[in-house]
Amino acid sequence: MSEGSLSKSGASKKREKPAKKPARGGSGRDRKSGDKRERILSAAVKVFAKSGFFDARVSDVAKAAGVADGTIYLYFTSKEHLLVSLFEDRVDKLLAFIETDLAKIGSAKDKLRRVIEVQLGLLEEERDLAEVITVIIRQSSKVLKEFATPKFTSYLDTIARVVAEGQAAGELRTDVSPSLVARATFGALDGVTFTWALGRAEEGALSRAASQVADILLRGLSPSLHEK
Amino acid sequence: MSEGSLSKSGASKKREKPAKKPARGGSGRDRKSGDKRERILSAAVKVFAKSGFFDARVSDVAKAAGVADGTIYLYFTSKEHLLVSLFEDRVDKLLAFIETDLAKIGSAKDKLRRVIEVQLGLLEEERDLAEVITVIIRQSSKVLKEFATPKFTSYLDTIARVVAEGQAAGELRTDVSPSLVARATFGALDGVTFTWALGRAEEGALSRAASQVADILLRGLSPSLHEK
Amino acid sequence: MSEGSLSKSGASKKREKPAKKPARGGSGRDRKSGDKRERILSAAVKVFAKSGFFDARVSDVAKAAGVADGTIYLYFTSKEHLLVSLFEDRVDKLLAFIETDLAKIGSAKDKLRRVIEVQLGLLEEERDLAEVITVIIRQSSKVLKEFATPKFTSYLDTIARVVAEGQAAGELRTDVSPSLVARATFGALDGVTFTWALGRAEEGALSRAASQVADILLRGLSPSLHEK
Amino acid sequence: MSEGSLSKSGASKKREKPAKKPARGGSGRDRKSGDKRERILSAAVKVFAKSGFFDARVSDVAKAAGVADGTIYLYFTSKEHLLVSLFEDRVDKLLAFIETDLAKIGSAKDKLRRVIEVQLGLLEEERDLAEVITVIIRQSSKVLKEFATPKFTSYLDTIARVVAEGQAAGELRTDVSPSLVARATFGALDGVTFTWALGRAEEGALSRAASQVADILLRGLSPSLHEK
DNA sequence: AATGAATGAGAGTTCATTCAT
DNA sequence: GATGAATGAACTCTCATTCAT
Repeated sequence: MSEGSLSKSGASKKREKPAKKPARGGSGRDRKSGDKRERILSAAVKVFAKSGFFDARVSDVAKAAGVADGTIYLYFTSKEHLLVSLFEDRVDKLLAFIETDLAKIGSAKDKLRRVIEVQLGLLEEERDLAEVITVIIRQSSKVLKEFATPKFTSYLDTIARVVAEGQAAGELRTDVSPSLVARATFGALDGVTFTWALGRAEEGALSRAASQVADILLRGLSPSLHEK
Repeated sequence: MSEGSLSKSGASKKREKPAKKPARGGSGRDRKSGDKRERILSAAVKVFAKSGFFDARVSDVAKAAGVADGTIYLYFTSKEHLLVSLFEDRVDKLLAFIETDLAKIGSAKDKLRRVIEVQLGLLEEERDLAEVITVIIRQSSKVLKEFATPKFTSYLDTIARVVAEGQAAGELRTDVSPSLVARATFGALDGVTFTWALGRAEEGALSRAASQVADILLRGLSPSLHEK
Repeated sequence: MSEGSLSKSGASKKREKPAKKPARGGSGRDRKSGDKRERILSAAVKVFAKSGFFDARVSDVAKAAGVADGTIYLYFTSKEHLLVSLFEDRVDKLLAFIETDLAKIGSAKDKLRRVIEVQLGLLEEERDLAEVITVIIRQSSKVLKEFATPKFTSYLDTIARVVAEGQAAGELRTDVSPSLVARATFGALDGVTFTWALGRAEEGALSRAASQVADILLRGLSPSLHEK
Repeated sequence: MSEGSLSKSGASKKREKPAKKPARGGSGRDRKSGDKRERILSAAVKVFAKSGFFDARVSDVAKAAGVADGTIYLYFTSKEHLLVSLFEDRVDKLLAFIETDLAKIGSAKDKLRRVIEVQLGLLEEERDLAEVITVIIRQSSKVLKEFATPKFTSYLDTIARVVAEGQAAGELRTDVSPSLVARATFGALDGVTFTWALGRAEEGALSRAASQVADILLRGLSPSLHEK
């Protein structure tokens, strides 16, 4: 699995207030390189994963990012907005990646297997992010209900659509609701990630899990013998 | 599904400080004075489900329970302990119920189906509790890691054991890890419950979902044709 | 001048949140006497007079009142509300006192003289309050515009009414606007109080000033000779 | 009333740090670059009048002046110094204007009338400045006590001197303290301006008020009949 | 001279918890 | 046991000021 990191990625799309984006010559990319926003987000993933959203103090994130407390508020309007932005920035990339990837694949079964591989594969590379996505995002009622749910719903819809296509093509059993399958599938992956992130988080465990989960799910979704 | 409510149940098992539970003779000029603890727990389920653990104020719980703020501290040592107790009181009952139930059932497949029916069935009856178990419990790092995880692990172990038995008996495919199956199963149920609790929570939806999830999972876990 | 203190007066009329009002037996009126609200208001007069509204910290008021910081928020919703309440509590009493007093007096000229004596006399007894009313109240735009101005306007109206009555009775010149006279009169008193409060605040200075100001004003408002 | 504007006037008298005031030859590719100081002061009058000294942010002033935040600190050492400078720049002009004007006038009565006309006339032309002088200047304890008071005192002294001269010349009654008359006079004008600035600020109202206030005051200060 | 991103001290406010009644 | 007023530690966020560019 080498889809590449979800963080430290290219240009940051949205920024609230500052137009900023300082010079950034070709020289020293090190000290004070300027990508404050990204540094803050990376720090936030670490700090939130460690302490949870509420127990994490904004000043902890600032310290981890190597900026002053107030600097965070130049890029994010509130602590909650920091969490939302984290989600936007990272989950959007995950979702975009998956959708692009699925377009290249023909069969619904292969698509489902790919969803499983990608979701688990990417999160295995970034354990802290996995914890943020599976645990932390549920901590702020506001973020969860107003922000995460819609985005999450659109992800579930993507999966449900694959299932429906597979049913139409005769690849998958038709006696189950695509939307329910999407929710159960996502939940299964989330459950596996969740216990992995909370536990010892063994190397390669998620990738190995991916193939077994896919095996079970695809057999479970295959048409019955006499349906064929 | 009529397993009975998870709340307002019999004796409270653990308590930290108070000797409490006053005389309760025939006298008691203040009837219903004894079930303060239960009233507080019920109120906490409601309030936590509505606001989340951190955004809920202890005084909100007190008001909902019809007791003074300080009274809560006669029964629980802290807000966090209130959450722990909730979990203990309600989840323990859920787990105990399931284990007892499973003992009456022969085949591993039937046991798995029963786990699914019970978990979804019970939570459907108490939406607030469902939200507490799927969402709120992840909000306190301390509760999650120190308390919920072990209990949760034992639940997963119960499921894993059923799977292992089924594999030994030739009922279930042997090329998947029982522990992984347990985690994915739980996750699938949690995912279904989670989206249900966050969404419109239609009447009967979880029960209907149970049978489909069971269908998929059991076919997915069935031995391959040439394995038989 | 012995109209009595404006502070430490009888029952507090309004209170926002707490029903409180503890026992208050006939015994020890000293330590922890319970009238927290009044103690906080008195402390606020002192602290605001000394430092100004913005430079005063809520914790300074708390310390001066001998209560915890948070206690202030049991009686007032915000620092600004504390200032508003001060104004309400003290200025209301001043205004009520003056209006009651005026009712007992016959001629408009005597009434005006009385307004001047009372306003300067009462404030002389409480220099800190004088400073709050002449200076501090202008410091919070919100308090000034939304709250003080209306109350202040009603005071000006009282004075203007006296002037109009005097004009109708032929006691006062009719070629000036009652409302303007009211504003100029109030301003003259405010100006005298203001410089007194900022300066050395000599004993008895305001009372002595009262008579001279009244002399000037009343001669200034007397009808011209051929008007009579 | 056409005494001329108090703002945008000639040379700035005091300045703390900067040598500033760059070359200003015929070249200057950045025309109007030199009046930054004045632009900042004008912006400050507007912003302070609108929000009050404390609620106004330095960055608001900067934005209104069309300069960067930091630029303000090239001309003023602090936010407080900005207020002081405003006062110095504007009030000094008012005082200088009045003193020059008074020199041309013979009788004390005419001088007093002129003071009233000028003070109200000038402020009517610049409502924001009126609000700054009547309200805002009282907001910073430091500015008020250390700076405004002395300057203010010298203004009061000017008026008191006129009164004393009038008393010596037999034009004005001698049974009142010149200093008290000065304070009451200023207060009356301040009170009228204050209510005007806070209220609807009708066109011409202050000028009309001036003549009535003068009428009252001068009759009030006239010698008694048998004093003559 | 001018900029404006960055700083970080400091304030108001909240709320879990205590304890005198 | 029950109460709820009181507590005060700890938090997020603001904004005057600085300084590298």
